[in-house]
Amino acid sequence: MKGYSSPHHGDLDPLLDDDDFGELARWEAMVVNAVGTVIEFWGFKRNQGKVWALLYMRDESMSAAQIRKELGLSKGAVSMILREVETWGVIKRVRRPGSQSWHFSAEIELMKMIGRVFQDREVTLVRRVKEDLVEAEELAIALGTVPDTMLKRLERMRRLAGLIEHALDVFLSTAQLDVTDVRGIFSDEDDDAP
Amino acid sequence: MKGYSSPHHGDLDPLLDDDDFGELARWEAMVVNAVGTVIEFWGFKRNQGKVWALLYMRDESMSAAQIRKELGLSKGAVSMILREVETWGVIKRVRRPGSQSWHFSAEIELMKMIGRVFQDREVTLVRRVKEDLVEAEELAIALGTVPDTMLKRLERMRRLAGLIEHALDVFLSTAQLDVTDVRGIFSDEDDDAP
DNA sequence: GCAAGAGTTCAAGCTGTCTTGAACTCCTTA
DNA sequence: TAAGGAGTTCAAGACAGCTTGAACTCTTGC
Repeated sequence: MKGYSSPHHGDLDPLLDDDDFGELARWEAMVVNAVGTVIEFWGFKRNQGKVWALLYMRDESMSAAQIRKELGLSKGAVSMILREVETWGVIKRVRRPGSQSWHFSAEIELMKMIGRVFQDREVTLVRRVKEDLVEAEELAIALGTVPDTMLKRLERMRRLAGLIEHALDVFLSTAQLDVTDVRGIFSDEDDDAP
Repeated sequence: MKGYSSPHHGDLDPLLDDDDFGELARWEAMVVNAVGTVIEFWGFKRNQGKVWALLYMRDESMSAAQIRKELGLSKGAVSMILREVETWGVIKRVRRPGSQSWHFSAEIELMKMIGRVFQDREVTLVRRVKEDLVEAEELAIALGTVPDTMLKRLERMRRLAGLIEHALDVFLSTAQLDVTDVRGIFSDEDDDAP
Protein backbone atom coordinates (compact mmCIF):
# COMPACT_ATOMS: atom_id res chain seq x y z
CA MET A 1 0.00 0.00 0.00
CA LYS A 2 3.01 2.20 -0.50
CA GLY A 3 2.21 5.72 -1.49
CA TYR A 4 -1.20 5.59 0.07
CA SER A 5 -0.41 4.92 3.65
CA SER A 6 1.27 8.23 4.31
CA PRO A 7 -0.91 10.53 6.35
CA HIS A 8 -0.56 13.60 4.13
CA HIS A 9 -3.10 13.97 1.41
CA GLY A 10 -2.06 17.16 -0.30
CA ASP A 11 -2.69 18.37 -3.81
CA LEU A 12 0.61 17.16 -5.10
CA ASP A 13 1.78 13.73 -6.24
CA PRO A 14 -0.04 11.51 -3.84
CA LEU A 15 1.13 8.48 -5.76
CA LEU A 16 4.55 9.49 -6.96
CA ASP A 17 6.09 10.06 -3.55
CA ASP A 18 8.95 7.72 -3.80
CA ASP A 19 8.52 5.63 -6.88
CA ASP A 20 11.14 6.04 -9.51
CA PHE A 21 9.15 6.05 -12.71
CA GLY A 22 11.68 5.75 -15.47
CA GLU A 23 10.87 7.43 -18.75
CA LEU A 24 7.14 7.73 -18.35
CA ALA A 25 5.22 10.89 -18.85
CA ARG A 26 3.85 12.17 -15.62
CA TRP A 27 0.28 11.23 -16.32
CA GLU A 28 1.33 7.77 -17.38
CA ALA A 29 3.26 7.37 -14.20
CA MET A 30 0.18 8.27 -12.23
CA VAL A 31 -1.92 5.69 -13.99
CA VAL A 32 0.66 2.98 -13.70
CA ASN A 33 1.16 3.67 -10.02
CA ALA A 34 -2.52 3.79 -9.32
CA VAL A 35 -3.00 0.37 -10.82
CA GLY A 36 0.08 -0.87 -9.00
CA THR A 37 -1.45 0.26 -5.74
CA VAL A 38 -4.68 -1.57 -6.35
CA ILE A 39 -2.91 -4.73 -7.38
CA GLU A 40 -0.76 -4.56 -4.30
CA PHE A 41 -3.83 -4.19 -2.14
CA TRP A 42 -5.12 -7.40 -3.64
CA GLY A 43 -2.05 -9.25 -2.50
CA PHE A 44 -0.01 -9.20 -5.65
CA LYS A 45 3.19 -7.33 -6.40
CA ARG A 46 3.09 -3.69 -7.18
CA ASN A 47 5.28 -4.06 -10.24
CA GLN A 48 3.07 -6.72 -11.70
CA GLY A 49 0.26 -4.21 -11.76
CA LYS A 50 2.49 -1.53 -13.19
CA VAL A 51 3.59 -3.70 -16.07
CA TRP A 52 0.07 -4.69 -16.93
CA ALA A 53 -1.12 -1.10 -16.74
CA LEU A 54 1.66 0.08 -19.01
CA LEU A 55 0.90 -2.52 -21.62
CA TYR A 56 -2.79 -1.83 -21.41
CA MET A 57 -2.36 1.93 -21.65
CA ARG A 58 -0.03 1.83 -24.59
CA ASP A 59 -2.24 -0.58 -26.43
CA GLU A 60 0.63 -2.11 -28.31
CA SER A 61 3.05 -4.89 -27.61
CA MET A 62 6.36 -3.94 -26.06
CA SER A 63 9.65 -5.75 -25.65
CA ALA A 64 11.07 -6.59 -22.26
CA ALA A 65 13.78 -4.03 -22.85
CA GLN A 66 11.26 -1.29 -23.53
CA ILE A 67 9.32 -2.13 -20.41
CA ARG A 68 12.50 -2.13 -18.43
CA LYS A 69 13.36 1.31 -19.69
CA GLU A 70 9.93 2.84 -19.23
CA LEU A 71 9.42 1.62 -15.70
CA GLY A 72 13.03 1.83 -14.58
CA LEU A 73 13.22 -1.80 -13.52
CA SER A 74 16.14 -4.18 -13.70
CA LYS A 75 16.51 -6.83 -16.36
CA GLY A 76 15.99 -9.64 -13.89
CA ALA A 77 12.94 -8.08 -12.32
CA VAL A 78 11.24 -7.61 -15.66
CA SER A 79 11.94 -11.18 -16.63
CA MET A 80 10.39 -12.54 -13.45
CA ILE A 81 7.42 -10.24 -13.44
CA LEU A 82 6.57 -11.00 -17.04
CA ARG A 83 6.68 -14.69 -16.41
CA GLU A 84 4.48 -14.60 -13.34
CA VAL A 85 1.97 -12.35 -14.96
CA GLU A 86 1.97 -14.40 -18.14
CA THR A 87 1.27 -17.54 -16.12
CA TRP A 88 -1.94 -15.98 -14.92
CA GLY A 89 -2.95 -15.15 -18.44
CA VAL A 90 -3.03 -11.41 -17.79
CA ILE A 91 -0.56 -10.62 -20.54
CA LYS A 92 0.42 -12.58 -23.58
CA ARG A 93 3.72 -13.13 -25.31
CA VAL A 94 3.79 -12.50 -29.04
CA ARG A 95 6.27 -12.60 -31.84
CA ARG A 96 6.57 -9.47 -33.87
CA PRO A 97 7.50 -9.81 -37.50
CA GLY A 98 11.08 -8.83 -38.13
CA SER A 99 12.14 -8.74 -34.52
CA GLN A 100 14.31 -11.19 -32.68
CA SER A 101 12.80 -10.56 -29.29
CA TRP A 102 9.51 -11.42 -27.67
CA HIS A 103 6.90 -8.76 -27.27
CA PHE A 104 4.16 -8.58 -24.69
CA SER A 105 0.66 -7.22 -24.77
CA ALA A 106 -2.07 -6.84 -22.18
CA GLU A 107 -4.83 -9.32 -21.97
CA ILE A 108 -8.21 -7.62 -21.79
CA GLU A 109 -9.94 -9.84 -19.29
CA LEU A 110 -8.05 -8.59 -16.31
CA MET A 111 -10.73 -9.01 -13.69
CA LYS A 112 -11.63 -12.48 -14.76
CA MET A 113 -8.01 -13.43 -14.48
CA ILE A 114 -7.22 -11.96 -11.14
CA GLY A 115 -10.53 -13.27 -9.94
CA ARG A 116 -9.49 -16.78 -10.79
CA VAL A 117 -6.04 -16.48 -9.28
CA PHE A 118 -7.37 -14.86 -6.18
CA GLN A 119 -10.03 -17.50 -5.83
CA ASP A 120 -7.53 -20.35 -6.01
CA ARG A 121 -5.44 -18.77 -3.37
CA GLU A 122 -8.32 -17.90 -1.13
CA VAL A 123 -10.17 -21.17 -1.45
CA THR A 124 -7.04 -23.09 -0.53
CA LEU A 125 -6.56 -20.95 2.51
CA VAL A 126 -10.10 -21.20 3.79
CA ARG A 127 -10.19 -24.92 3.18
CA ARG A 128 -7.02 -25.50 5.16
CA VAL A 129 -8.21 -23.31 7.98
CA LYS A 130 -11.40 -25.29 8.13
CA GLU A 131 -9.48 -28.55 8.19
CA ASP A 132 -7.40 -27.31 11.05
CA LEU A 133 -10.41 -26.18 13.00
CA VAL A 134 -12.01 -29.57 12.52
CA GLU A 135 -8.88 -31.32 13.66
CA ALA A 136 -8.59 -29.07 16.67
CA GLU A 137 -12.18 -29.82 17.57
CA GLU A 138 -11.53 -33.55 17.36
CA LEU A 139 -8.49 -33.22 19.56
CA ALA A 140 -10.41 -31.19 22.08
CA ILE A 141 -13.26 -33.66 22.19
CA ALA A 142 -10.88 -36.60 22.50
CA LEU A 143 -9.30 -34.99 25.51
CA GLY A 144 -12.61 -35.07 27.31
CA THR A 145 -11.50 -32.33 29.65
CA VAL A 146 -12.49 -29.34 27.57
CA PRO A 147 -15.54 -27.51 28.86
CA ASP A 148 -18.64 -27.40 26.74
CA THR A 149 -18.61 -23.65 26.27
CA MET A 150 -15.26 -23.87 24.60
CA LEU A 151 -16.39 -26.63 22.30
CA LYS A 152 -19.37 -24.57 21.27
CA ARG A 153 -17.20 -21.62 20.46
CA LEU A 154 -14.93 -23.79 18.45
CA GLU A 155 -17.85 -25.05 16.47
CA ARG A 156 -18.99 -21.51 15.82
CA MET A 157 -15.62 -20.51 14.51
CA ARG A 158 -15.70 -23.43 12.17
CA ARG A 159 -19.02 -22.27 10.89
CA LEU A 160 -17.75 -18.74 10.52
CA ALA A 161 -15.05 -19.99 8.19
CA GLY A 162 -17.78 -21.40 6.02
CA LEU A 163 -19.62 -18.11 6.00
CA ILE A 164 -16.57 -16.16 5.01
CA GLU A 165 -16.00 -18.60 2.22
CA HIS A 166 -19.51 -18.05 1.00
CA ALA A 167 -19.26 -14.29 1.16
CA LEU A 168 -16.03 -14.39 -0.80
CA ASP A 169 -17.61 -16.51 -3.47
CA VAL A 170 -20.39 -14.00 -3.77
CA PHE A 171 -17.90 -11.21 -4.02
CA LEU A 172 -15.87 -12.90 -6.70
CA SER A 173 -18.84 -13.65 -8.88
CA THR A 174 -20.21 -10.15 -8.42
CA ALA A 175 -16.90 -8.62 -9.38
CA GLN A 176 -16.69 -10.72 -12.48
CA LEU A 177 -20.28 -10.10 -13.44
CA ASP A 178 -19.86 -6.39 -13.01
CA VAL A 179 -16.89 -6.31 -15.24
CA THR A 180 -18.22 -8.49 -17.99
CA ASP A 181 -21.74 -7.11 -17.77
CA VAL A 182 -20.97 -3.57 -18.65
CA ARG A 183 -20.53 -4.17 -22.31
CA GLY A 184 -16.98 -4.01 -23.40
CA ILE A 185 -15.52 -2.12 -20.54
CA PHE A 186 -12.15 -3.45 -21.49
CA SER A 187 -12.81 -4.42 -25.06
CA ASP A 188 -12.44 -2.09 -27.97
CA GLU A 189 -16.06 -1.64 -28.93
CA ASP A 190 -17.07 1.94 -29.24
CA ASP A 191 -18.53 3.05 -25.97
CA ASP A 192 -19.27 6.35 -24.34
CA ALA A 193 -19.86 6.89 -20.67
CA PRO A 194 -22.82 4.79 -19.47
CA MET B 1 0.12 -16.27 5.02
CA LYS B 2 2.86 -17.87 6.98
CA GLY B 3 2.35 -21.52 7.72
CA TYR B 4 0.10 -21.95 4.71
CA SER B 5 2.40 -21.05 1.91
CA SER B 6 4.66 -24.04 2.23
CA PRO B 7 4.09 -26.60 -0.51
CA HIS B 8 3.83 -29.64 1.73
CA HIS B 9 0.42 -30.52 2.96
CA GLY B 10 1.04 -33.55 5.10
CA ASP B 11 -0.95 -34.94 7.98
CA LEU B 12 1.09 -33.20 10.58
CA ASP B 13 1.02 -29.68 11.98
CA PRO B 14 0.18 -27.70 8.94
CA LEU B 15 -0.27 -24.61 11.05
CA LEU B 16 2.26 -25.08 13.75
CA ASP B 17 5.33 -25.23 11.57
CA ASP B 18 7.26 -22.39 12.99
CA ASP B 19 5.03 -20.60 15.41
CA ASP B 20 6.08 -20.64 18.97
CA PHE B 21 2.86 -21.14 20.87
CA GLY B 22 3.66 -20.57 24.46
CA GLU B 23 1.68 -22.52 27.00
CA LEU B 24 -1.30 -23.41 24.90
CA ALA B 25 -2.65 -26.88 24.54
CA ARG B 26 -2.06 -28.21 21.12
CA TRP B 27 -5.63 -27.92 19.97
CA GLU B 28 -5.83 -24.38 21.25
CA ALA B 29 -2.70 -23.51 19.38
CA MET B 30 -4.26 -24.81 16.21
CA VAL B 31 -7.36 -22.72 16.64
CA VAL B 32 -5.45 -19.62 17.51
CA ASN B 33 -3.13 -20.04 14.57
CA ALA B 34 -5.93 -20.74 12.17
CA VAL B 35 -7.66 -17.52 13.13
CA GLY B 36 -4.33 -15.70 12.95
CA THR B 37 -3.89 -16.91 9.41
CA VAL B 38 -7.27 -15.68 8.32
CA ILE B 39 -6.79 -12.32 9.94
CA GLU B 40 -3.42 -11.98 8.28
CA PHE B 41 -4.95 -12.78 4.95
CA TRP B 42 -7.32 -9.90 5.49
CA GLY B 43 -4.45 -7.49 5.88
CA PHE B 44 -4.20 -7.35 9.64
CA LYS B 45 -1.51 -8.67 11.90
CA ARG B 46 -1.36 -12.33 12.70
CA ASN B 47 -1.00 -11.72 16.40
CA GLN B 48 -4.06 -9.55 16.51
CA GLY B 49 -6.08 -12.48 15.31
CA LYS B 50 -4.40 -14.82 17.75
CA VAL B 51 -5.20 -12.62 20.70
CA TRP B 52 -8.83 -12.29 19.74
CA ALA B 53 -9.14 -16.02 19.14
CA LEU B 54 -7.64 -16.83 22.51
CA LEU B 55 -9.99 -14.51 24.33
CA TYR B 56 -12.94 -15.80 22.40
CA MET B 57 -12.05 -19.46 22.99
CA ARG B 58 -11.49 -19.09 26.66
CA ASP B 59 -14.68 -17.16 27.10
CA GLU B 60 -13.37 -15.26 30.06
CA SER B 61 -11.42 -12.09 30.51
CA MET B 62 -7.67 -12.40 30.80
CA SER B 63 -4.94 -10.05 31.94
CA ALA B 64 -2.23 -8.85 29.60
CA ALA B 65 0.26 -10.96 31.53
CA GLN B 66 -1.80 -14.10 31.02
CA ILE B 67 -2.10 -13.43 27.33
CA ARG B 68 1.60 -12.82 27.10
CA LYS B 69 2.31 -16.11 28.76
CA GLU B 70 -0.15 -18.18 26.78
CA LEU B 71 0.88 -16.89 23.40
CA GLY B 72 4.56 -16.44 24.14
CA LEU B 73 4.64 -12.77 23.18
CA SER B 74 6.66 -9.96 24.66
CA LYS B 75 5.24 -7.42 27.05
CA GLY B 76 5.53 -4.62 24.54
CA ALA B 77 3.92 -6.57 21.76
CA VAL B 78 0.93 -7.47 23.89
CA SER B 79 0.47 -3.89 24.93
CA MET B 80 0.44 -2.66 21.36
CA ILE B 81 -1.74 -5.40 20.00
CA LEU B 82 -4.31 -4.97 22.71
CA ARG B 83 -4.51 -1.28 22.06
CA GLU B 84 -4.94 -1.64 18.31
CA VAL B 85 -7.50 -4.33 18.63
CA GLU B 86 -9.37 -2.47 21.32
CA THR B 87 -9.54 0.60 19.08
CA TRP B 88 -11.46 -1.43 16.54
CA GLY B 89 -13.88 -2.58 19.17
CA VAL B 90 -13.01 -6.23 18.74
CA ILE B 91 -12.09 -6.73 22.36
CA LYS B 92 -13.02 -4.76 25.43
CA ARG B 93 -11.10 -3.75 28.49
CA VAL B 94 -12.72 -4.52 31.81
CA ARG B 95 -11.94 -4.18 35.46
CA ARG B 96 -12.16 -7.30 37.49
CA PRO B 97 -13.16 -7.00 41.12
CA GLY B 98 -10.20 -7.43 43.42
CA SER B 99 -7.55 -7.16 40.77
CA GLN B 100 -5.20 -4.33 40.12
CA SER B 101 -4.77 -5.04 36.46
CA TRP B 102 -6.97 -4.63 33.41
CA HIS B 103 -8.60 -7.63 31.91
CA PHE B 104 -9.67 -8.14 28.33
CA SER B 105 -12.49 -10.05 26.77
CA ALA B 106 -13.53 -10.77 23.22
CA GLU B 107 -16.22 -8.78 21.59
CA ILE B 108 -18.73 -11.01 19.88
CA GLU B 109 -19.40 -8.99 16.78
CA LEU B 110 -16.15 -9.78 15.11
CA MET B 111 -17.27 -9.71 11.52
CA LYS B 112 -19.13 -6.47 11.88
CA MET B 113 -16.03 -4.93 13.31
CA ILE B 114 -13.50 -6.12 10.82
CA GLY B 115 -15.99 -5.31 8.12
CA ARG B 116 -16.08 -1.71 9.21
CA VAL B 117 -12.34 -1.37 9.57
CA PHE B 118 -11.70 -3.06 6.31
CA GLN B 119 -14.25 -0.91 4.61
CA ASP B 120 -12.69 2.32 5.84
CA ARG B 121 -9.35 1.23 4.63
CA GLU B 122 -10.56 -0.01 1.30
CA VAL B 123 -12.84 2.88 0.54
CA THR B 124 -10.04 5.33 1.17
CA LEU B 125 -7.79 3.45 -1.17
CA VAL B 126 -10.26 3.16 -4.00
CA ARG B 127 -11.23 6.79 -3.67
CA ARG B 128 -7.66 7.96 -3.92
CA VAL B 129 -6.96 5.74 -6.86
CA LYS B 130 -9.97 7.16 -8.61
CA GLU B 131 -8.82 10.69 -7.88
CA ASP B 132 -5.45 9.95 -9.33
CA LEU B 133 -6.90 8.42 -12.43
CA VAL B 134 -9.09 11.46 -12.95
CA GLU B 135 -6.14 13.78 -12.51
CA ALA B 136 -4.06 11.73 -14.90
CA GLU B 137 -6.83 11.90 -17.45
CA GLU B 138 -7.00 15.66 -17.12
CA LEU B 139 -3.28 15.96 -17.58
CA ALA B 140 -3.36 13.73 -20.62
CA ILE B 141 -6.19 15.70 -22.21
CA ALA B 142 -4.50 18.99 -21.46
CA LEU B 143 -1.41 17.81 -23.26
CA GLY B 144 -3.42 17.39 -26.42
CA THR B 145 -0.88 14.99 -27.84
CA VAL B 146 -2.21 11.78 -26.36
CA PRO B 147 -3.91 9.53 -28.89
CA ASP B 148 -7.56 8.79 -28.51
CA THR B 149 -7.14 5.09 -27.90
CA MET B 150 -5.10 5.79 -24.82
CA LEU B 151 -7.65 8.23 -23.51
CA LYS B 152 -10.36 5.65 -23.94
CA ARG B 153 -8.39 3.09 -22.04
CA LEU B 154 -7.77 5.53 -19.28
CA GLU B 155 -11.45 6.18 -19.01
CA ARG B 156 -12.15 2.48 -18.83
CA MET B 157 -9.72 2.01 -16.00
CA ARG B 158 -11.40 4.79 -14.14
CA ARG B 159 -14.69 3.04 -14.57
CA LEU B 160 -13.21 -0.24 -13.47
CA ALA B 161 -12.21 1.34 -10.18
CA GLY B 162 -15.85 2.19 -9.68
CA LEU B 163 -16.91 -1.35 -10.38
CA ILE B 164 -14.44 -2.82 -7.98
CA GLU B 165 -15.68 -0.44 -5.36
CA HIS B 166 -19.20 -1.61 -5.94
CA ALA B 167 -18.29 -5.30 -5.81
CA LEU B 168 -16.48 -4.75 -2.54
CA ASP B 169 -19.48 -3.02 -1.08
CA VAL B 170 -21.58 -5.99 -2.03
CA PHE B 171 -19.10 -8.34 -0.47
CA LEU B 172 -18.95 -6.45 2.77
CA SER B 173 -22.68 -6.34 3.18
CA THR B 174 -23.02 -10.00 2.27
CA ALA B 175 -20.41 -10.96 4.81
CA GLN B 176 -22.13 -9.00 7.52
CA LEU B 177 -25.54 -10.26 6.63
CA ASP B 178 -24.38 -13.83 6.56
CA VAL B 179 -22.86 -13.53 9.96
CA THR B 180 -25.67 -11.75 11.67
CA ASP B 181 -28.36 -13.66 9.82
CA VAL B 182 -27.45 -17.05 11.11
CA ARG B 183 -28.95 -16.56 14.47
CA GLY B 184 -26.41 -16.13 17.14
CA ILE B 185 -23.44 -17.63 15.45
CA PHE B 186 -21.26 -15.78 17.87
CA SER B 187 -23.69 -15.10 20.61
CA ASP B 188 -24.34 -17.43 23.46
CA GLU B 189 -27.83 -18.54 22.62
CA ASP B 190 -28.24 -22.24 22.59
CA ASP B 191 -27.76 -23.48 19.09
CA ASP B 192 -27.06 -26.77 17.44
CA ALA B 193 -25.73 -27.28 13.95
CA PRO B 194 -27.83 -25.45 11.36
C1' DG C 1 3.27 9.83 49.74
C1' DC C 2 5.58 5.75 48.56
C1' DA C 3 6.38 1.22 46.93
C1' DA C 4 5.16 -2.23 43.79
C1' DG C 5 3.15 -3.81 40.05
C1' DA C 6 0.97 -2.85 35.50
C1' DG C 7 1.13 -0.70 31.21
C1' DT C 8 3.46 2.13 27.52
C1' DT C 9 6.98 3.72 24.53
C1' DC C 10 10.55 3.48 21.20
C1' DA C 11 15.23 2.69 19.47
C1' DA C 12 17.76 -1.21 18.05
C1' DG C 13 17.81 -5.70 16.04
C1' DC C 14 15.73 -9.28 13.42
C1' DT C 15 13.19 -11.52 9.74
C1' DG C 16 11.22 -12.26 5.65
C1' DT C 17 10.62 -10.20 1.06
C1' DC C 18 11.82 -7.87 -3.02
C1' DT C 19 15.42 -6.23 -6.15
C1' DT C 20 19.67 -6.24 -8.31
C1' DG C 21 23.12 -7.55 -11.55
C1' DA C 22 26.55 -10.71 -13.10
C1' DA C 23 26.95 -15.19 -15.02
C1' DC C 24 24.56 -18.41 -17.52
C1' DT C 25 21.65 -20.55 -21.27
C1' DC C 26 19.01 -20.27 -25.31
C1' DC C 27 17.84 -18.74 -29.76
C1' DT C 28 18.64 -16.56 -34.12
C1' DT C 29 21.08 -15.33 -38.01
C1' DA C 30 24.74 -15.31 -41.24
C1' DT D 1 28.53 -23.53 -36.22
C1' DA D 2 30.14 -19.25 -34.25
C1' DA D 3 28.78 -14.68 -32.65
C1' DG D 4 25.72 -11.76 -30.49
C1' DG D 5 21.74 -10.43 -28.49
C1' DA D 6 17.68 -11.78 -25.58
C1' DG D 7 16.03 -13.96 -21.68
C1' DT D 8 16.69 -16.52 -17.21
C1' DT D 9 18.54 -17.65 -12.82
C1' DC D 10 20.00 -16.99 -8.25
C1' DA D 11 23.10 -15.47 -4.56
C1' DA D 12 23.94 -11.28 -2.32
C1' DG D 13 22.25 -6.86 -0.84
C1' DA D 14 18.72 -3.51 0.36
C1' DC D 15 14.63 -2.57 2.59
C1' DA D 16 10.27 -2.48 5.23
C1' DG D 17 7.85 -3.91 8.95
C1' DC D 18 7.59 -6.52 13.10
C1' DT D 19 9.34 -7.77 17.65
C1' DT D 20 11.95 -7.13 21.57
C1' DG D 21 13.17 -5.45 26.01
C1' DA D 22 14.89 -1.85 28.87
C1' DA D 23 13.59 2.53 30.59
C1' DC D 24 9.80 5.21 31.51
C1' DT D 25 5.10 6.58 33.37
C1' DC D 26 0.85 5.61 35.54
C1' DT D 27 -2.17 3.48 38.91
C1' DT D 28 -3.37 1.24 43.11
C1' DG D 29 -3.16 -0.02 47.88
C1' DC D 30 -1.19 0.71 52.12
